[in-house]
Amino acid sequence: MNPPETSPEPAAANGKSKPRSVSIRSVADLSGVSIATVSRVLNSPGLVSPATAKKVQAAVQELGYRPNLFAKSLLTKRSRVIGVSLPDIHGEFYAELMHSADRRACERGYHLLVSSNAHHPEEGPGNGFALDLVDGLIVMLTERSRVDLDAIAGLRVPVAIIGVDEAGVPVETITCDNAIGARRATEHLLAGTPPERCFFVGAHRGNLDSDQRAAAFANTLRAQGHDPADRQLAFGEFAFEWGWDWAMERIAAGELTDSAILAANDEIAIGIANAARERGLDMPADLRLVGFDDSRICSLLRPELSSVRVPVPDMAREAVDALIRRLEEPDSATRHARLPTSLVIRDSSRLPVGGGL
Amino acid sequence: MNPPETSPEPAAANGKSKPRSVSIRSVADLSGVSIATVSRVLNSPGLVSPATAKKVQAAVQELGYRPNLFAKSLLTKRSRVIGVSLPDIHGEFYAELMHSADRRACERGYHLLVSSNAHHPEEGPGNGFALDLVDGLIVMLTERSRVDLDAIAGLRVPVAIIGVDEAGVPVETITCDNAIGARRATEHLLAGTPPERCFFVGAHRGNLDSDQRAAAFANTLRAQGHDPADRQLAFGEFAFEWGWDWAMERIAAGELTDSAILAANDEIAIGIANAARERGLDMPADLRLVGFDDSRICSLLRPELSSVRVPVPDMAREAVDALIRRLEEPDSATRHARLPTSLVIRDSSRLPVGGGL
DNA sequence: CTGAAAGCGCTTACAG
DNA sequence: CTGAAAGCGCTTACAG
Repeated sequence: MNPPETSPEPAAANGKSKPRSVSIRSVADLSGVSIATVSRVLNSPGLVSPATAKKVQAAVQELGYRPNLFAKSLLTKRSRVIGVSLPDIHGEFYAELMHSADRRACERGYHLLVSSNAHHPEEGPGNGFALDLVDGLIVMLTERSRVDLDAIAGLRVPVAIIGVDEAGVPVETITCDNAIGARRATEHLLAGTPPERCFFVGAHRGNLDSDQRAAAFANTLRAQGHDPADRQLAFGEFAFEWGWDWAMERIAAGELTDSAILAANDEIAIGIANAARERGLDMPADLRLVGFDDSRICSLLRPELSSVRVPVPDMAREAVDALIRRLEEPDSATRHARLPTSLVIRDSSRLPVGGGL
Repeated sequence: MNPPETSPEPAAANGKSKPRSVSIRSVADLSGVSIATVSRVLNSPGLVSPATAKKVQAAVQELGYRPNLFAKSLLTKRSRVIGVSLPDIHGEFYAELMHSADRRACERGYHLLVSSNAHHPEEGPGNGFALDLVDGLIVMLTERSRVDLDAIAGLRVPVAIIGVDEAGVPVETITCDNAIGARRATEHLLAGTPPERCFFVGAHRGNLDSDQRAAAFANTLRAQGHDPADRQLAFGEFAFEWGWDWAMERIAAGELTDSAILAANDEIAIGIANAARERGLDMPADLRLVGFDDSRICSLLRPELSSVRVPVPDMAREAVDALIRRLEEPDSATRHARLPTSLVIRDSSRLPVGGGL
């Protein structure tokens, strides 16, 4: 006779013999109005008399009622869930992006569904599942690939793309200014090192960020009257090992003394730095080095690593806002945000005070 | 007359004048059966004659039909969405955990909803939203707090907890074996350093991981007949700066020469390492150091940092499996998984070959 | 093996 | 300002 469980919170299953699923019906009964009125109190309070509203709200409180989202979404065709599809990106990158997107989505009353394979419907049984649940999609792209863009165009939901901003992409895009960041870094290197001893160490060709950074590096050298030789730009991958291998080879060839290097990301830069240390080259005296991303690790290294800051949290925030704008104001103009990067100079590339030594 | 858009894929909006929302009705009409039969073909193929099934499947293909998940979930009360609630954890940690959980969820046909504030309903308008959408929750806890556990108990959905495994928690738990990892690390330090010159540098008291690691450190010293002095265990936070400050102070006091230190995580260890370098202490000759987590950065540092590996991806995977088990076999026994840690010895703590120097 | 029907829990014109 | 009714797109007994 005595139910064994005693529920501490007033909201939940107090008294009633059916402990779960308090529905709009229960609220309507308890407050003596129709379910339509309950719905109005919750969704369009302006349409209801204050007295009625009060009664209903009391009932909602007492029962701990919360509307069934599936029923609601079935009617409204809106779930307030945003899908996020990310490529295999570096840990810190991923975390910063998700954290910031999550915070923003929460602020705006949305939730984030992670779906690394949303636009690869062939993978796994999850299979496009997300697409039916989601109001829109944030997709991060890192490769120059029409395939991805076409797949996205084929989707039936609004999309915001992080990482690509090419002509003819009629969706919201959020990018960072790789060109300016790489130019500033290159100018900084050129301020203390002759152009023919400057190098760029990139990821594989086809990676959008790496390619843009490489192009800006080359252009900045050209702007100073130096047409970079092939050997001054190298392409591998976003990996410690690649930076290490490249540097070891060049050091063996005697090419890195009094040189300056821009790496396409911090991890490549760390590979280069460790190889240099291993071979007895001093930073910044013998070799000046700048990474890219300005990840947390930069200031933990010795010497601290100069880097170009990429505003990942801002980009994630912008992406959420852009997508929500598209959802809530479908007729607004499509925007293309390009967020600023900035050079952070630390010991690995610092010039001696007072100019030449 | 000619619709302007030409859709390349056969599935989508080909021909029909209403381009969106092909419903079960459309499929039923096209294949000449009832919607009930369409539903059966999709959900219980065994109940339908092969011939009928073939017709229906063809129609599904042709129309590119996908069931409306909201309608479906309204009936079945299942969304195949798992909520993930994480505290503010370190970047790499977060990324590894989410990546692994995402992969596993996808394999099993589930999706992940990130909701950093799922059990903090007071924060933001997103407000418990997730709870209505989600079949169950994976919650990671890092603090010793009844509040969190009670809040979780108050939830009406199945839960798997990462990080806590205390008596009386009647839910699935997934932890790692902090005690064994810390013991192995301490034994490794004791093998070359007298117990009174061994230190543990932890996070704040109350952090579950840090406290467990501290306790194991102290116990291991005791097991060798040395009762650790207060000064041998310090508590601050999981931060580079804390490690740096602690080390600077102790070095100034002359306490860290020929010492051995277990840090509660890698970041604290890096702070200690940098301070040691700054003050001219050599690792491992003057000071031997072991971190905790074995994050990626350990092998990028010079000297490489010894660390205790925490199997984060495995834990995430286990959590997903545990939760799904709870969802799909509600009567199965509640399990408490404790995953093994392991000591990874690198240069920062290595003993000279052949024993004593 | 298949269909007609009820109903999941809500929202929203439509009348009052 | 409020209620009765239709219906969102599906699943599942219930009869055949």
